[in-house]
Amino acid sequence: MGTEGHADGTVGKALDVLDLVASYGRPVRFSEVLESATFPKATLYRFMQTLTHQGMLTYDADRQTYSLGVRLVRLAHAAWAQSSLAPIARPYLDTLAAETGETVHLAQMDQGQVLYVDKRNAARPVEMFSQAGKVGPAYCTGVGKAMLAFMPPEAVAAAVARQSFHRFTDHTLNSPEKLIAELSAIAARGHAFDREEHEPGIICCAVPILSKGGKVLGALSVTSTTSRTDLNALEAYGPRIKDCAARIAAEAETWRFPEQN
Amino acid sequence: MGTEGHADGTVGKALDVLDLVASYGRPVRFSEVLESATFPKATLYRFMQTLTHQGMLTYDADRQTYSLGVRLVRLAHAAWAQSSLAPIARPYLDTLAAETGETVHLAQMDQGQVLYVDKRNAARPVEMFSQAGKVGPAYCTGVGKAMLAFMPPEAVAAAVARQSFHRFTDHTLNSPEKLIAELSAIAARGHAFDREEHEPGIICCAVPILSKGGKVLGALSVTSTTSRTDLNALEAYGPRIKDCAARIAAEAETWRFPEQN
DNA sequence: CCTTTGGTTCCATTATGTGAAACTTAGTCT
DNA sequence: AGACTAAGTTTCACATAATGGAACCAAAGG
Repeated sequence: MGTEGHADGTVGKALDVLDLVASYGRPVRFSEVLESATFPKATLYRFMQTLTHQGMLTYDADRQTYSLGVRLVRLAHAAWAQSSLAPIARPYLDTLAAETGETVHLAQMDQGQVLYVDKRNAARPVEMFSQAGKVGPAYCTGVGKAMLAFMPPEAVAAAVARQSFHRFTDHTLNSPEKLIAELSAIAARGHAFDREEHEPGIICCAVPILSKGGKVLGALSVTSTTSRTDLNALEAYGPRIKDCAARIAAEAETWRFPEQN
Repeated sequence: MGTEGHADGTVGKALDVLDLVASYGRPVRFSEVLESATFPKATLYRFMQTLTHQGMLTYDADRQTYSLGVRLVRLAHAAWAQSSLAPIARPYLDTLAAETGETVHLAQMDQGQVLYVDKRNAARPVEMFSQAGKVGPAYCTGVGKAMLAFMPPEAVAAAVARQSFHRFTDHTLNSPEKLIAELSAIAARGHAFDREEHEPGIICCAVPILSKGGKVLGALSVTSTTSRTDLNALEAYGPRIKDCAARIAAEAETWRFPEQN
């Protein structure tokens, strides 16, 4: 999660600072940020002043720490409601979770990473920001591979270049070559598996959500554990998941003016 | 929701553009944004390019529309997890909701508005971004008044100046004077009521969450309907809510390094 | 009282953002 | 077709706004 290169323009740099603060996962001192930032002191200081003034950061005067501001939460609410598939997909996730009795994920691709946008869990029903908004690696998750398999070559290349290929388990695809090979199999088959590639004992079957024009909008997955079921059983859900994905895509296609509240 | 004046610096302007896009609540055309923006065409265009490139906006080439980008969702996840009271308050909300059987809200103040950060609803358990992240008026909600009553005078003045004082119901406090009067009563009493001031039939009892230094961190409320209960019954929960608020504040005080996941 | 560490302000230099206007589509009407 | 219009994109001389080294200030700590 360290950050990367191409900061274009002043706003780009300012947003990098936001990411930086976010990466700590806790309130941070100015000097801490300074260490991991590439900006000189005065410049960083000014950015953080501005961001604080704008409500993108919060400054705790007592502790002298900065955290991400609440304005982000407000904007994210709007983002979730308007830009993502989530509002459309909601009822489909509900039924899919109910029918399968398994955990269901809705994800989108963000900068080469998988971003979980919504989730249904039969066991523990209530999950909020603590779940939605999470990111995960693309190369070793079902949803990640499902999306990659249907993306245009140059986008795949860009995404692959961003993967760490860290070997989480014995089954992790730990090289671009292995991943690419798997992607074509997925493209042919229409759905992807996670064969305990990210966490031992966790398996899933994932399907991309494709627009009419073939563009990848997101992905849908049903997750379970090896102790409860196996890949064959999950694959049996495949058609059901694909159906959901198709319906969501169809609705997204005609979508224009979401209800206000 | 229109936006206000003082945009400082380039990043401030860029963020205004974000707000602008957010305010539509749906994907927007470039020309639409142009109309309601104060920037000249070329400038706005460049901003939207940059923001899109940065993942703060998403551009749908087919429809030629912009929406808020997923990067916001990721940042908000971090914001929620690190900066707000939410992670700490979670278990307390759970028990409070279970004990009372009513809806429980956790809110913070953001630019003179109430921002709901978390929620528990006995009846309909699953609510995600669609609820958390919502904003509401401060002058006619229990949590809003509870926070205002304990804020320093100049902050109150600034917040009051931002209130619309729209008369939602017959009980709405529709002037600064009435509000100010109510605030001192609340400060003396230690908790605030919503007497159907925002929505008919909806009542609540709210309590501020105060740091050791007396700073307002947020507010906690128990909400119900006139058909099910009344203010006296809600007030009986008062001590219970205050206890929760105190515990949350105490934990927030010592809080430094939240667990990673 | 002197030193160190962390935070804030100055200000000459220059890079960056600015925006009117020109240009390039992509529709629409006759 | 061709002529018109509206929406989106690029250009470029200009001025504003960001830059960052260095000086400054305030608290801790010795």
